[in-house]
Amino acid sequence: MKQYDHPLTQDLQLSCLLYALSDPFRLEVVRKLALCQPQPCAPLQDGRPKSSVSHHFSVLRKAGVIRTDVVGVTHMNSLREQELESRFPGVLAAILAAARAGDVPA
Amino acid sequence: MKQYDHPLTQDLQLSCLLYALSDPFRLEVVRKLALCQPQPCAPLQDGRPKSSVSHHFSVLRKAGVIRTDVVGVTHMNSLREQELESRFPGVLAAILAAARAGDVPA
DNA sequence: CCGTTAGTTCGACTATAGTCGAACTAACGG
DNA sequence: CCGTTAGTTCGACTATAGTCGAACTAACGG
Repeated sequence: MKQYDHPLTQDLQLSCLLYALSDPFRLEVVRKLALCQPQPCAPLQDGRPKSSVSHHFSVLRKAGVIRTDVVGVTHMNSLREQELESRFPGVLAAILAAARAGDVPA
Repeated sequence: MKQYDHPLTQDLQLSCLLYALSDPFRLEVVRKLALCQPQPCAPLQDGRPKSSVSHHFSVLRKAGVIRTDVVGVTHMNSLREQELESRFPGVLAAILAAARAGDVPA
């Protein structure tokens, strides 16, 4: 059961975090993850091909935004909220709040 | 005395803001601007050619991060702090705090 | 074992962003 | 007016990011 490498909290870069969150699709993934964790990739695909989705999860993983745990055949993703909070206090929380507020209510 | 167009506060996009701040040079400019406003472009150039610097200021301007006022021959830049705070509460403040903390002390 | 599920990796393509020199521009100073 | 200052615009280049189909992989279910 191969697992993923995740960068150490102390090695996270603010600019990489902001970059990872600056893509609307990734921001949306993060917003949805915040509502329900952990969650596999599949329900977050939003109609995109798996290879694209996989790429975006990889960006989020490398920026330290999410952790991915392999559980059987599914890959469970969760936000590294506490770690991000300790490294960049308030940043993720404020961005999540703004993302929620900017939500277009259907 | 031609002035610049600045996007309206209500039209600002979170992803554009994060994108604008995800470039290390631009983040540095914003960090320095926060310490001393308003400020012309020149002291923030950091050895780069003027055309590159101008490009980055333009990105920050279009994302709504800075306002540029033409005063005589210099262009005075300031952060749109209150507007960003009302649109995306806490976001810029948290990012600035993290940027300050991440400063490499010389 | 074999099929299925869930996701990754590869490779080719496209589009966009950043870089920088050169020419330009707008306002001031004398 | 003419030079200077401060920055913009243009254009060409390079590099990187995102997209997606195709082939692959790892674990489970029966």
